[in-house]
This record gives sequence, structure tokens and C-alpha cells, in this order.
Amino acid sequence: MDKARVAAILDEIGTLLELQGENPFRCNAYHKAARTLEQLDVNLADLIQAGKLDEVPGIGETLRDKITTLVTTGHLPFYEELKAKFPPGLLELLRLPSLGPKKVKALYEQLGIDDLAKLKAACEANRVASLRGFGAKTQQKILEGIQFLDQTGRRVRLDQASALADLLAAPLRACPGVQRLEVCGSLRRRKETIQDIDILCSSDHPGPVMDRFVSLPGVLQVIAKGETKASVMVQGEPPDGRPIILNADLRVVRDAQFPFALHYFTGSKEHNIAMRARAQARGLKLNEYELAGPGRSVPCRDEAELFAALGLDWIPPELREQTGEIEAAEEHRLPKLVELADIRGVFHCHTNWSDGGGSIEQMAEAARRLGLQYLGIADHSQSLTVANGLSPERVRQQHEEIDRLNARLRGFRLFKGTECDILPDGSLDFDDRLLATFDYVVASVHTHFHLSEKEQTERICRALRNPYVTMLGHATGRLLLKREGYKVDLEAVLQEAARTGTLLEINGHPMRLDLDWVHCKRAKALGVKLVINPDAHSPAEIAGYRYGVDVARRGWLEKGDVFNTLTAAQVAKALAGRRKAAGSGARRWSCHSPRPGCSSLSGGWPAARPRPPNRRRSPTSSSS
DNA sequence: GCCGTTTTCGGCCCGACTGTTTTCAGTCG
Repeated sequence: MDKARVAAILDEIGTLLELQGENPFRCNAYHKAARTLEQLDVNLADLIQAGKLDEVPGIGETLRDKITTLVTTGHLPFYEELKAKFPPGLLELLRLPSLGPKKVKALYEQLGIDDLAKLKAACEANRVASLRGFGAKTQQKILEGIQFLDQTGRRVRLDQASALADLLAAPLRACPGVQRLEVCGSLRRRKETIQDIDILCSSDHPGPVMDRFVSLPGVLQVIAKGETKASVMVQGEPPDGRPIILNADLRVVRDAQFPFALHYFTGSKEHNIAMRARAQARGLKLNEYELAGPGRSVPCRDEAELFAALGLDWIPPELREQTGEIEAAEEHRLPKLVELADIRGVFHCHTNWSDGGGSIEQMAEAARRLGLQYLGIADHSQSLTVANGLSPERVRQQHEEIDRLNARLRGFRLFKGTECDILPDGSLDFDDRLLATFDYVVASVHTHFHLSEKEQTERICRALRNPYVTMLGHATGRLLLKREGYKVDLEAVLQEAARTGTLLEINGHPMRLDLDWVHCKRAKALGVKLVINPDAHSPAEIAGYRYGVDVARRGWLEKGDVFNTLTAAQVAKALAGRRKAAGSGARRWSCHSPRPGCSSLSGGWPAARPRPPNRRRSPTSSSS
């Protein structure tokens, strides 16, 4: 059983124990262990094999044994017995706002309600309001919550939430008396999907900004409104035109409290708990209002001073996941994270030659307007007929057009690429002679998602061994909130990428954001270089690489870890060297030395070990 | 269920808000 599934089961155990009325700290231990496993950047089975699972913080003897049983046998009698005690629909009830384990338990025990349909019927028959601890308002909230769940799955994509948050924040900033205002929470940490928008502002007169907040356009319902805290349900229309509904919270504090509140409401929860513990170890108390000890308060003008007061460098919000950032900040070894402005070009872009919406020239103009120096054109390959994949003949025609454009464009460079399909057996959709005519090759899986993990992993690893493959596109094929990725042993893929010196793509398309930040961290540890691409299918989508930069930052990546922070000249040289080496059978990046300030690998970059020439030809590939 | 400069038992972050209650439990972040 894989890590993600184990984590999901532990989380569910925690919730079931809550429903059973167990000690909340025992329940929390399961939730915490689930989070820890999700963020673990090493292979779980390897950890068990090495007998080191209980060295992971938060995993003791009991959890070690349960996790080991799950991973090795695929079952856990404890979980199955616990689950059998409750009807399956009960967990669904917990997704409703204002319903926690205690209320769900009461509904089940007193009214026999064990799914959303029964709950809705009971509310409509006015049977819920009369229960002890419930009332007319709770009943109404439950009904509204059910309606809300029907409309949305509660989480939305980062780009959608960002757009909505900007719309909410702008008018609040302009409110009289507002001193500082920031969007906090998972949006500030740039998580891939978002459940709530948290807005924090400082003001000596909270009234006007609170009133403005609950009357903003798009507010469907005011869930709560006190003197300094309000919560609303708000509808927005992000750029893609599909309406989304989200919870948005506003907190107002005094300006002197702002840095503490900003830190507190940015999270993550685990990071905050560790910071509180750190304060406590120094005889201080840290909460959303202050850092204080007996009889004294430690004033801080901003977050940097707050971190400094606890002996830490300022930790960028993206790193605040309690995965070692506090220790790194203490030892002054936090990474200097890659920034949006470091990206000088992108490689994975489609044009109207395949399934894109813009011409090559329009794409180049859009890239240039974004301040990029170069753009790689990587249209689909021949077998992806549904996306109008290019035949070898059309590839040659496209190359002629790119040559013509390059002769005309001043101070901007187009690179010839392809997003070449990885066929089910791991061979590529174009033969090596044709592949050799591109500046670079993005190899991607677009079909046969159903293969077993072993087959899929072998398929991808075989593709990476093709010396003409420059980078692996969207490594898991996931579509956020829509489709799970295919089953693949990413650790094996990362190891193969390290061995072959293949770049790994961080797909910045906000619907994908693939690789996950956890795997970025692991890739870096293995010495794999990454490349941030927009997977753009229109000129407007090129800018989407910014979300890939967010993922890279969450994955602790620095400028030197990301291939497309190189200049056009450096990229041209690196790609040419790589192609030449591929032709001679020993692929190796030959390029400049890393720039000062970049984290570097040994020698040029990326440093691949030489490997045997590719002796295979794709059985299904066409000749050129 | 975990953990230990509070160390093998007892603490585990804690404050705002709501709704139901009549002083507080439950939920949320």
C-alpha cells in the first residue's frame, strides 16, 4: 500500500475515534501522523525495511506497528473493526460547516441520521432543531451547508482562489482606517488547492472594514460577524469563467499586533505549534497578538523581527510546513528561494500547429511581453491525433517556420522542441533520427493511464533512458481536484532522472501543478535539476509558470536548481552539448559552471553519469 | 498516541465566535 493511501487511512482513523468520543489527543496523534506521512520525502517501504519508521517525529511504537501492517499486508484489522462500527455516510456529514464529531454523534445516536440525504430530510421535517445542543439556526446552517456541498467540492485551485482573494482585498485596503492588510493562510503559503481565504488587516477602528467586508460584491451569506472577526461565503468568477464559492474570513487587529497575527494566520498549524513551543522554551508566550514573557512584552514591527526575537532568520511563508524550516532558520541555512523574475524562458508550450490556440509568433510575442528571453515550442507528437499531433513532415515544416522567425526576432530566441508521447512500452513516438533534429525533447505520458505501477514506472524510466529526452513532462498526470495521477513509483523515476541527467518538469499549469512540492525536495536531494513550464495552450497561459514557481519555492528550490533560470545563450549551449553527447551515445550536460550564489552540482549542470547508447528503436515510431 | 531540560505520567496551542443556554459546549482555524 502506498504512502498516500496509508496517510488517508490514518486520518480516517483519527476521525472515527473522534466520533467514538475518544481522547482528542489520541485522535490528533493519528491526524498528525497522516500529515507527516504525506510530507515524507523518502520511500515509506524503505523506511520500514530499515527499521527507522519510529524515528519519524510523531510516530511511536503503536503507530509504527499499524503503519507497518498497512504497508506490508495492505490491511489493518484495527481500522476495519473501527470502520465497521459506523455507517459509511457518517464521515460525509463532517464536511458540513458547523458540524463536528460531537454533533454528528448526537445526530446518529438520537435520530439515526447516517448520511446527507437523511440529514437533509430531518432538517426539512424540523426534527434537528429540537435536539439538545441544536436549534433553528443550526438546522438552517446545515441545510445551507448541504446546498453548498452540492455546488462545490469545497477546495478550489490556487489560481482561482488567488483571483478571488485579490478582488476581496482591494476594496478593503482602500477602507478608511486600514493600516496594513495581507492575504494569509494557505494562499500566502501558495498551496496547490485552497479551502478558505484568510484576510488579516490592522486598524484602530475595525467597524468600517468589517461592515465593508460582509457587504462586498459576491458575498452570498454572512456566516459570522463579531467585532474583530467575520466569516462569509463568497462567490467569484475566476479568469476561466467557472464560478467558485469559497469561505472567506477577515480578522482585524491593532497595528502593533499585526506581525504576530500575520504569522499566526499564515500557518501552517504544525509550524505554529513548533514556534509556540520554541517561544515557551525561552520563557515566552506566542499567540496571534503578542510575544510576551512574565511582566514583559517583546515588540516586533514586522515578521522578520518576530523570527529574530526567537533566534531565527525570516522564513518565507512557502516553507512554513514544519519540515525542517525552523532548524534551517536557526542555523542560517535557509535556501535563497527561486523567484519569478529568475525565470528567463519556458519550454513546454503548444501552438495552433497542434492543440494550442495561438500561432508561434503570437506565443513569442506574449512571452516577450512577460519579459522572457526565449520560448520553447513543444507541440504534440504524431500519435496524439486527438490533439492534432505533428507528423515528421509537419515537424520539418514547423522547424522551417521557427528558423524564419528566429531570423526576424531581435533579442528573443525560439527553441525547437516537441512534447513527444511516451508510448505504452516506454519507447518514444518519434524515432531517434527525428528526435535529433529538435533542440530539446519533453517526454510525456498522455495515454494508458491504467497500467500497473510497475508497468508505468518501467515505461517512464525506459523513456528517460532515451538519450534525446531532455525533460520529463507532467510526471504523474494528475488534474487537481479532478483526476488522480497514474500509479507510478516516483522515487524510481527520480532515481532514473538523476542517473540519466534528465530534467524534471514542474508543470505550472494551475490545473496540474505536477510535480508536487514534496517531490521537488526529493529531486533536489538526489541532484535532479528541474524545469518550470507553463504547459501553455494559448498566449495568455504562458504566464501560468508563476504557479510552477510557487511549487518550486515550496520545494525549497533555489535559482541554481532550475534549468530555465539560465540565459538564452546558456540554454542554447547546454542543449547543443546535450544533443551532441546523445548522438555519440554518452549523454552529459556540458555547459558553463554554475553562477555564484546558485546551489550547484559538481561540475557543469546537470551532471549525468555516462550511460550505454540507446540500442532500441521504437516499434511503432515512423521513419523520418 | 506521543513525548521527555516538565522525562514513564501528565500535558498536549488557544482564542473568537455562535448558538443554545442561563454559564458554556462545540466548532473552527
